[in-house]
Amino acid sequence: MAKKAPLPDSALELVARRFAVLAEPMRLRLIQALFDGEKPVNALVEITRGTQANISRHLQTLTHAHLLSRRKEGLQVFYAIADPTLMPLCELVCGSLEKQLTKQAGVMKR
Amino acid sequence: MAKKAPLPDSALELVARRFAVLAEPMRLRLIQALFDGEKPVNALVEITRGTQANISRHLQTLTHAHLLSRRKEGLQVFYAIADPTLMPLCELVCGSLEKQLTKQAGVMKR
DNA sequence: CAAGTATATGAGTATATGCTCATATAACAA
DNA sequence: TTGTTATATGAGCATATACTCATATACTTG
Repeated sequence: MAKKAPLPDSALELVARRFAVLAEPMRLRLIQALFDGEKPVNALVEITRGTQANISRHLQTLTHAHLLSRRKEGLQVFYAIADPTLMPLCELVCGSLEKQLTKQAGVMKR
Repeated sequence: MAKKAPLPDSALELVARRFAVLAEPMRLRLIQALFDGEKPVNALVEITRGTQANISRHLQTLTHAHLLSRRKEGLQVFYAIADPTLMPLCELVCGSLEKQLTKQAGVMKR
């Protein structure tokens, strides 16, 4: 059994870029809203209480990263989750953070 | 069955922060090197071909995020993976990216 | 104690990116 | 065509952070 070869720098940059796209609270809010199903921009603006311009930019970022899909219907544009790993990814991180916070809370007891 | 309540902003900021910590190629290199087992700083400097100062800062960032553990032994400081979700997290992202690239490659064929 | 080695950190710079405001584009309606 | 609505985008500003150089700290040895 050989050791696994390290990923080349170009691959690491792609991975880093993926993480960077997910590293904004507002984008996480959008993703979370879309876990609930496809929604038009105006609904997302309302749910996240962001400005239309800002939401539009974030949606573009997520779409370019192939995390969301985009569908035009008349005047509206509907976005939806396009990457099936988003949900497990978020759950993994949330689980890790919960465990950390639980452990830290334990320090205060006894 | 009620819909899941959205995470509060404070939680989303924690999640975003976690992703941000992982959004640097150099930090990913360090993590990858440590998947191989605990290592001292000088070994990590050599493996990643970074400067000592920069590596030290990145290790600090990862440790403060509770992703790495730190152990002093004489003059050396050994770092190791402390968060068991790191490996599956990276595998999830790599898998997603591979699938995306494969799909894009398919566009060129036929 | 002084000297040497491994690691950490203060200061400064450069770059990236999130945000806002204003405006542009696109699709539809009258 | 003109007007209206939904979304996208150009420009500019403010902030965060990755990097380097120099230096400080911590530990060991003589």
